[in-house]
Amino acid sequence: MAKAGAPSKAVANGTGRSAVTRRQLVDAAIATLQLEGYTGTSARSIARRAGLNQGLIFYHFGSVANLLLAALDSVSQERLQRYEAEVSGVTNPSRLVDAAEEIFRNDLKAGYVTVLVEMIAGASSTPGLGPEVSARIQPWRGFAQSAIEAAVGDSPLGSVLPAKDVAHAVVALYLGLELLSHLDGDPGPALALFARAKGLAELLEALTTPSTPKEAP
Amino acid sequence: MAKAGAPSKAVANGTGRSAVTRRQLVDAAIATLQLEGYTGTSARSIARRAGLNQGLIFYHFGSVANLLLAALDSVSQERLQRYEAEVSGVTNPSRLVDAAEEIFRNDLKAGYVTVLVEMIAGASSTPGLGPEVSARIQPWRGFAQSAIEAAVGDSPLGSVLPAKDVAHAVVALYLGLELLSHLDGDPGPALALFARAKGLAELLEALTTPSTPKEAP
DNA sequence: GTCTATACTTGGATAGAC
DNA sequence: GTCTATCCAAGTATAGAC
Repeated sequence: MAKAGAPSKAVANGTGRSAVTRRQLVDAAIATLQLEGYTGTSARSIARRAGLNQGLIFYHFGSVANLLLAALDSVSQERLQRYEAEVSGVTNPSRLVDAAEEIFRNDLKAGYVTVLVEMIAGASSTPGLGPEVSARIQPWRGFAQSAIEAAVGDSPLGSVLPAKDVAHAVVALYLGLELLSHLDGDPGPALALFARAKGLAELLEALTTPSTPKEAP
Repeated sequence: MAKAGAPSKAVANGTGRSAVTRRQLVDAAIATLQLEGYTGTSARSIARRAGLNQGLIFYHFGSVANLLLAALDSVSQERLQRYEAEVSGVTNPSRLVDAAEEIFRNDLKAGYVTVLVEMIAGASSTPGLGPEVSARIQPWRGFAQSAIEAAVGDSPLGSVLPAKDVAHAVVALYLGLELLSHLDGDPGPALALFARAKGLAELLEALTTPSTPKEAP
């Protein structure tokens, strides 16, 4: 039925020529978003970085916006997968704060969140992009909510501060801290905050499990 | 010494022709940033909205980036002045949360923070813009810190959570919530958060002033 | 001093070559 | 199916008109 050589429909991976070109364009798009911001990310700047003709973007992705969404998907999937493994098994607040700090440091160094932040900001300019980006943030809200529920358990805190609301705040705070750290070129204030959160989490643990005081040395 | 008709050096206000044109361009720049985002904000799009020739931007401001910084200054000064009046005299946490929510609602409706967020995001693309934007956020950190110190006083909470660190978090959270509210076109989750914060603040007040329990009805 | 017409550069998208 | 050469719109900036 299919002609010999007809490309598989597989979008993510593959070894065919098309797949290789697509991968190169996606990688170049990620790097360009990180280094030049949304406004500096054009078909030409991406193609230049990839060493390819800019027309290929329109052949393989239809538009620059579509390529950027593919880039966001690529980064998002990779991160979500890794981080879910990292926080699985975390069942107390202070270790969750540790994990969160580790994630923040890693994201900042690798520039992962920059891609997301630039896309969010760019959504104001590119018609139709908003809902697409919004949908790609949804999994992160769910991830944060699950992690918080697992770490806090069913303590009374959950009733005054529902995990769902806190998860929204955490995602927002995370984006804001990244925004400011990147702008100032100084992650110091953000990292100081994680230290404070750690202290607070330990205090919380001491309060919620008063029947298990510190072991004697 | 000066020729008759030599324009005053006053940048902010004035009734001369130059001042009027500048004002129109600043206002159009604000509106364009809000409605079309950083990428959609070009000399042409601003001038079109103002009904002026785009060359005027370069005559009066030297570059598009300079006009955008003037727009940011205009919005920032107006907001800071108004909000400082609003929180002056607030000396307890729950009323500070009320004020913060009012500010958030107002900002969201008027699109004030959008201007700032777009400029932050755009700073990645435009060389030299980062430090300028960063400097214009500084007053807001100070504003938040003062408000928190005034509301929390010298309670023991201040030692585990210093006002300076909290202020940084508040600014970041504020930007993040604005980012998400705007993206989703739904301020619901953010507003729900203010309600939770209010509950928490009231709880805090009850704990820190246990000698003054609720009056009997 | 103020503004407009024009020059030149970069961007998105496609018709047509391989 | 894959890619390149080319088209036209939109961007910044300025030389010159008023």
